[in-house]
Amino acid sequence: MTGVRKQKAAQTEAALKEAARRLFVERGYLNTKITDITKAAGRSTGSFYEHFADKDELLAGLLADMRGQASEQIVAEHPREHDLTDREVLKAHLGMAWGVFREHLPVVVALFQSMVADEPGSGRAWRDLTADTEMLREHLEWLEERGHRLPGAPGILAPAIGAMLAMLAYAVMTAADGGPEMADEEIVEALTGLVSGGLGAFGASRMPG
Amino acid sequence: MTGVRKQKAAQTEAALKEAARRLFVERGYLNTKITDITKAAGRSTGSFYEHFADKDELLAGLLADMRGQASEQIVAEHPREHDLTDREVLKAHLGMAWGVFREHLPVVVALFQSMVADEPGSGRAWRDLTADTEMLREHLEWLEERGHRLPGAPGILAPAIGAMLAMLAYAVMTAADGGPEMADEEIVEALTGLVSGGLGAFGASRMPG
DNA sequence: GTCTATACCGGGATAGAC
DNA sequence: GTCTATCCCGGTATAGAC
Repeated sequence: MTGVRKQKAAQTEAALKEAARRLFVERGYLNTKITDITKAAGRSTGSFYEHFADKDELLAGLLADMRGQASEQIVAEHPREHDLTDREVLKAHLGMAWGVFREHLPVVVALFQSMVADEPGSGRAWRDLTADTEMLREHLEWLEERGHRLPGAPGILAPAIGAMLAMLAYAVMTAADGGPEMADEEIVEALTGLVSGGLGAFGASRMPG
Repeated sequence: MTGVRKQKAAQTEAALKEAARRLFVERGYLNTKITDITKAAGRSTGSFYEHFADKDELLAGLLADMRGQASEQIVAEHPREHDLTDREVLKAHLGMAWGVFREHLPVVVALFQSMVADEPGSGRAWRDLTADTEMLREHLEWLEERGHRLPGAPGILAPAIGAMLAMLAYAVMTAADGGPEMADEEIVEALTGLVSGGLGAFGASRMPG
């Protein structure tokens, strides 16, 4: 039976992925060479190409793993009601996003680097950002339809909030030391306050004149 | 006199910088090779090294140019009062930052890519982010000392706002087309509303229970 | 200072034995 | 499927003529 072979192959693939995850956090996606990965995994260079066409495909694999893992828990926990003007609901959302970043840091780092390294002319940053915050945008639109007054168009607020979350998480989680001496909980709390105030309190006219 | 030589050299250096600026926006800093720059500038490869040790040094030069230009106008326009709870003051600040990003896009793109491409383990992202938002942090601390209640520590709010601004600007300004069909003014207005509400309205307890 | 030519090397990718 | 050995190219950086 070929089961043994398959198993061994699966082991190698897993080893490569595992090594990649580790290296992506330490050195980053861009600076990690394929040979670094194979070396760290204790395999040969040639073996890599039996499993992945290139580094991008490996990343895609990691991403798929993450989605498979994360989507379950998210769907399970995801509240049906989405009144983001409710401070606690908002905080739950932000906290969940932050937690996913934290848990899948290798993939997050890799994706972030890969996105930014792309040709600016490709417009990929904007595309990714809007795609990843689509759900948030819809929630905001829903609020608007219900008569809630937002400080701006959902089409810009959602990407803005997503940008803040992603960039800040990247910075905080890769801060070797000397980062914010602050627990994740505190950070999420602060962000919640910032966003919550902006989204919710807009009716209270602070307009001059 | 050697003035003629010097002048020619200065011309070459300027040409290289100018070409670099153009290419950085189109292809990005990382994807632009030294040979691309010299080619675009109509100079030879070897000539490059007469002016810069490497690509990093060229970027440092561009950055210096930008600072020299920007600091004047900023200092000139910078209001002495910094009550960021005043919506218009806040908007002026955000608008100014956005304008600098827009005007010096090549340098901004290059710095951003360079920052993100660094080894995550270096912690550079957090270091840069805190350094670039130091002034904002001080303003927030000043507010706090005066008894104003913020939604979180200035040490995290300032980087958070900076992260939002930087990442969003990068995404928006490199969005080939299909970006937000929105003028800069509208974007700044929306961001102002978002941040202003968060910073200012916190007293109004929206706490549950 | 600027050019042409080239040395040099890192690293992606493949060939072919096992 | 995995290995070793190698090809090969892009791109940095330098040498030396002008």
